[in-house]
Amino acid sequence: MKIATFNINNVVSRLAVLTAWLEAEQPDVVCLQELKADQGAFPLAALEALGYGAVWKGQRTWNGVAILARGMTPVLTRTALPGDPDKAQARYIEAAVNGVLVGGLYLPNGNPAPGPKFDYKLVWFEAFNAHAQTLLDAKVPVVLAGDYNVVPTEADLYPNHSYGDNALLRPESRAAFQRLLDQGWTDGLRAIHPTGPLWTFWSYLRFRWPKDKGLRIDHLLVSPQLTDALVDAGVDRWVRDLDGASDHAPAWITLDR
DNA sequence: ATGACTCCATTTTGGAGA
Repeated sequence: MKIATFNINNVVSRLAVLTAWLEAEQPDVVCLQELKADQGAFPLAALEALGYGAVWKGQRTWNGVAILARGMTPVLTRTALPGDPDKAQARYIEAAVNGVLVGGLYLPNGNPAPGPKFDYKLVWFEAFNAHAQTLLDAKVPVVLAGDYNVVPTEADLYPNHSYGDNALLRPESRAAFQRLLDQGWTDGLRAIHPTGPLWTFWSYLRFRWPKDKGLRIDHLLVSPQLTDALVDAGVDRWVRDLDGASDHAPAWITLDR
């Protein structure tokens, strides 16, 4: 069972990129972020033609999250994060697929920091961590996949960077992510690849992709019920090279179940 | 370097992303 997360950065204008990737890699479950599309503008028919069912929470212009499943429609359990301070922002969706509960998230970017956007990021993070703990307490198989907008360690971005105290690197952001891991979640990509670059994002600016100067901010966390089933993980870097690419590439894990 | 890319809406500038 291959589960992926992909910040598509507009699901309508980048439908050809999404289609090319789905056809080539055939992931079983996909969490999408930054749909940037109204609820009614989601390209369900095109995805169904590829064999995917979907549930989604749309929002015009910004945010928006979806969960796709190959050969079935995910069983929707939530379209909002409990305790989200701003209900208008579509940043969390949750659904069951083949006995695995999948949470798809688009954590607030938080820039500029400090400021109200950074405050919102930290409040959202705490609400998310609280919900993650309730999921752990349920002792069911869970994957939390999405754009966390956190670079966990200095090994998770290119050397000699100039990100300074960017909200993605701030100690408060990293500490919140570490508290999440400390609940008992396993970082799927790092568990399979303990060292080395695992970039999932390359800015459009300054030739970051041709220079391979990236960041790792898209993560898949697995609950203890699934750690033994985790057999592979990776980043589909080729998708970042397509014409009209998102600035993110899909990240994925494979579970033996 | 409030630079550069990319897209969109409150459109012909500016906001957001990270």
